[in-house]
Amino acid sequence: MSAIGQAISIGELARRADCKPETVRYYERIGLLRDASRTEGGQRRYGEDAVRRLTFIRHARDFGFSVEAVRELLAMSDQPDMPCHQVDAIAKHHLEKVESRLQRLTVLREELQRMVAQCVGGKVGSCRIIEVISDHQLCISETAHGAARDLG
Amino acid sequence: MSAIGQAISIGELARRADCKPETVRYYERIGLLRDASRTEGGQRRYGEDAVRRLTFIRHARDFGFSVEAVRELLAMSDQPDMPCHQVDAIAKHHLEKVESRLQRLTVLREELQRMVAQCVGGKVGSCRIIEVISDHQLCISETAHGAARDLG
DNA sequence: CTTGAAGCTGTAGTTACTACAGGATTTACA
DNA sequence: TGTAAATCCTGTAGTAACTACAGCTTCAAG
Repeated sequence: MSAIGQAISIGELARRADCKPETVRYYERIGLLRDASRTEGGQRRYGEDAVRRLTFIRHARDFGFSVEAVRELLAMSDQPDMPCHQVDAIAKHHLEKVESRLQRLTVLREELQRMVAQCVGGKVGSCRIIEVISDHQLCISETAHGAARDLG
Repeated sequence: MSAIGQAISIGELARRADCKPETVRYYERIGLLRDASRTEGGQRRYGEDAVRRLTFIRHARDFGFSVEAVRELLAMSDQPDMPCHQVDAIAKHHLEKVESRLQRLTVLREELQRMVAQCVGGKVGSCRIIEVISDHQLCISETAHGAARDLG
């Protein structure tokens, strides 16, 4: 609660949350982090609360939450008396996306494994890899479609 | 082989390869598709070869190959007499990326499942989801780190 | 021959950062 | 106290792979 100890520079903050100063400034610009207090010379100084907040952001991003989702999560965690079904809903929605992504990636892996296995090192003209990409009919499953996209 | 029948409009081409006209123009701009022939009025007209090429591109993208990888694959498939170990190398490299991505996504899914299971619908203040995101120590595995990033 | 759909170019927006350039400040050490 | 290296500042532009206009032209059907 005390306001002393705003002694952390942007570089140190970034190091502690495993990101770069540019990223910190970016988060400030888009409003995920509050404007930091400044030294007389104009450099940012932070406290432990900023470390926690930034760490939260970075972890949420690691989990694959979009910045907008993180913004919602932050807004909610700033109000601890709120019922948490919204948090739950965001996590569930995210889980669903992860699951479908997993499913499609699994098919993709099989397809690639098959491609690589069938390529016996001849000429491109008879290359199974090119062939499979050219003609999706040769795929194991239609599910492979869109495997690596929409990763919001 | 014949050059007759350049009767496909950009909209039709896009529809046939399951993308949008904007995407076709984009691929032309970045050189994945050759410049199309034009009507007197300046509209693009395509033949079946363009359908095949665009379909190839879209499938390769679906498989998660980057545009630059697609460019290489196209260059190779344009030279059928080339030995195909380069194609093989690209596919293998891609397979490796897909596999590590899968591994990390699997961990992420477990983490999210655990989060959702532990959220019993109380107040945000005691929400396990927020807690887990805040404190990565609570994670099952360190591997969860970076789960949804670097999907080039 | 008109009308509505589709096409054209060029530019700007998207996401989540990252990378400068060109200068100011801080800090460590002599 | 002086100075030099490290760090910081702002602002802008770049990245990937499209997507979305605005404002205008062309095409195709009836």
